[in-house]
Amino acid sequence: MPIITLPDGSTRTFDGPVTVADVARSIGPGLAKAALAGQVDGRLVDTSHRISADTHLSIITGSQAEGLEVIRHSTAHLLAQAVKALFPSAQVTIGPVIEDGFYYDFAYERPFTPEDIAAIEARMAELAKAEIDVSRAEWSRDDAVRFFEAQGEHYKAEIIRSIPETETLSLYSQGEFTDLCRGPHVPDTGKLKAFKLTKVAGAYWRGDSRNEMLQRIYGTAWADTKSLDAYLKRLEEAEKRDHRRIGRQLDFFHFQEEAPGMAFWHERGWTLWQQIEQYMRGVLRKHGYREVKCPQILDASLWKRSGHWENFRENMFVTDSEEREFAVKPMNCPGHVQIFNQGLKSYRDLPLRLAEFGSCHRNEPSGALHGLMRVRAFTQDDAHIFCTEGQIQAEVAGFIDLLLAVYRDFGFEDLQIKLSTRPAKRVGDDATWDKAEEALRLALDSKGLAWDLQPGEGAFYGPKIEFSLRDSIGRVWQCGTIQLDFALPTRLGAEYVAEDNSRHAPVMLHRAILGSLERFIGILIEHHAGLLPTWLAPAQVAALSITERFADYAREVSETLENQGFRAIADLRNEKIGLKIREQTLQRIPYLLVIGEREVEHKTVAVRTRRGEDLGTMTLAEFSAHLSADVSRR
RNA sequence: GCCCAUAUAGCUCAGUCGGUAGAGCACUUCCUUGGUAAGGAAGAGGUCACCGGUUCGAUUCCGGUUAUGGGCUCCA
Repeated sequence: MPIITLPDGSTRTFDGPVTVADVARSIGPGLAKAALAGQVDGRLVDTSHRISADTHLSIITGSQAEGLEVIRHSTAHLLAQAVKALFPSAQVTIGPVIEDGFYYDFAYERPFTPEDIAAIEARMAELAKAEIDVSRAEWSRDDAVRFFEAQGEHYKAEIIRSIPETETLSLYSQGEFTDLCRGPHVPDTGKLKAFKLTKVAGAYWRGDSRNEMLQRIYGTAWADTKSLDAYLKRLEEAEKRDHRRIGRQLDFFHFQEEAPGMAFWHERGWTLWQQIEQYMRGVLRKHGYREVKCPQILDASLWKRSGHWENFRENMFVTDSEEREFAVKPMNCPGHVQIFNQGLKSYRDLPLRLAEFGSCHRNEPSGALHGLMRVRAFTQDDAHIFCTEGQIQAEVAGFIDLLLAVYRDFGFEDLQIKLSTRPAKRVGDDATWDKAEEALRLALDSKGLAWDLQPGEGAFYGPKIEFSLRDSIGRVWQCGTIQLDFALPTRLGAEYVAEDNSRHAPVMLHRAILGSLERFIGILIEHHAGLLPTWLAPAQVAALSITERFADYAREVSETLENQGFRAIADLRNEKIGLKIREQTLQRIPYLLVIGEREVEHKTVAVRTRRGEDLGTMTLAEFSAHLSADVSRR
C-alpha cells in the first residue's frame, strides 16, 4: 500500500505497486498526457517506473528543466533511430544533451550532406508522429557488449566494454532501435514535438585528434513549437550582434586575406581601443603596477631558455636576420623577467608588478581563428607580479577584486570562473603545489564566488584561475586569468635578496584582466550590441545641421564639445535631417544634436539619443553637463 | 591541423542546365535647403578569390591553393 507524497505535500495511497504514469493518470488526464518522467526521492525515472514503497514523487513535464533535458536526450535517440533507418551501415556512438539541444556522433563512410540532414529530420518527424513506445530493459555488461557487436555496433560495444563488468546497464528500445542509456526517456516518441537539426560537423572519436573523425549532427529540441520558434528567433537576434558584422557596420576594423587572424583597426575601432587602454592604464597605476614595454622580437636563445621554443616552436613566428634566429614574442613574460633582472632586487622591492600592453603573435592553427575572438596578433593587458610565497594569497585576492571592478565598469556581471590544478606533467614539488592551489582556492572563496574545479588542467608551471565571458550566442571565451609560476623565474635566473641575505627565486604571477584587447572588444561589442556605453563610444555626440545655413554653428558646437574633452563630430552634409538622424543612429552615436534656425537663434541644441528619446532643447552648457554625467557613469 | 560548407560590385545578395553577369543600398554628378530613422534624377563601378585541368569556349564542371563560416582538436 504505497503512500505517495507529491510536491505540494498532498498524499495519495494506492492498493499495490503503481507506475509513475499511473500516479499521473490518477491526478488528471492532462498530467497523464504531459508526463515525461518522474522524480522519485530525487532520482529521475521513466514514467513506467514501478513504485511499491512509500515515497516522494514529482511528475516531470516539459515545463521543467529536467523535462526539457529528457526531451532533448530522447530526441537524440530519435535522431539515431532515423539515421539507422536511412543509413543502416552507420554506427552509433554517443548522443548527449548540450545547452539548448543535443548532438549525436555517427561513424559513417561519408559525411552527411544537407539533403541527408533534411531526410533524417523528415524521418524523425514521421517516427515521432507514429508515437512509438520507448521501453527500458536491464542487461548485464557482457550481454550488452555481445548484443551490440552482433549488430555491428563496434563503437557502442567499445564504450560498454569500458564500463565495470559488475554494473547492470539499461538499454532503451524504440521500434527496431536500441541504445545504451542511463535514461530516463519519454514514454513514447509522440512526446517529441518541437525539434530541428541545426548543423553537421566532424568530431573526433572520444575527443582525441589522433582518432578517426565521426559525423556529428547537432539539433535543438523544446517542449513545444512556440519555444522552438522563440529559440530560433533568439539565434537570429544574436547573429545581428555578431562583432564581425557590427565591426564592419560601425567601421571599427577589418580582416583581409593577406593577414589571416590579424585585424586592421580603423579610426573608430582604434578610438574604442584607446579608451579601453587608457582606462586600464589608470586602473593599473592606481593599483601599484608599473608599466613597461619590451622588444617585439627576441633572440631564439631566450625562448630556448624559457622553454617556449621546446613547447611552442610550431606556433611561433620566427625570423632570420644577421644570421641569427629571432622569434616574434608570443608572450611577454620573458621580457618582464629581463627587466626584473636589471639591478639586484631586495625582498623590499616585492611585490613588484610589471604591466605591459603587450603585443604578441602566435601562429594559431588556421581552424582556430575566429573574428576578434581568436587571432594571431593580439595585445594582452599583461602583467607579472614578482613576489614571495607568503605574498601569493594577498596578491591573488587583490587581483580578483581589481578584475571584478573592471568587469563591472564594462558592464559584465555574469562570468564563469575555473580553477585549474596540477597536471600530470609538471615542475615543482607537491608541497609547493599544495600551497599554491590552496592559495588560489582561499582567494576565490574569500570573495564568495562560484567556481568550477578543473583537476589536472593547470599549466605545467603552476595552477591557474580563468575568468570567462560569454558571446552573444553563448560561446564562452576566456578573458582574465591569473597563473602561478614556479618555473620561469628560476629558468631565467630571477632572484631577490631575502632578509637573511640569502638569495631566492621570486614566485611569478602571470595575470591579465581583459585577456586580449581584441577578444575583449569583440565581446564588448556583442554584449552591448554595438551600443557602447557613452564613455567608450568612438563618437559620443554628433551635431547635425538642418541646412547648410546652420553649418557654422553646428561646427562651433562640435568644436566646443571637443575642446571640453568629448568626442564630437559634425554632420554638415547637404542632406535632410531625417537621413542624418537615421545614419548617425545606425552608427550608434549616443547623442545627436539637431541644429536649425531655432537653435542658432537661442544658442541651444535639440538633443536626441540613439534610442530615439527626445531630451528636448537645452543650452550647450546644459548638454555638456548631461554628457559629462553620462560619461562618468560607468 | 581535421571534417563540412562558402567565395559574384564597397555592403547584402540574385544569376548563368558551359556562350565573359544583375538588384537594392553605398559611391560620383546634377536638382532639391528640407525640423527628428531613407527627397529625386542621371552616371560610374565586376579578370565572378587565386592557380591548373576538361572543353571550340569555364564565372559556371573537375582538381589544387588561399581565406572565411560552422564544428572538432589545440590555446604558453
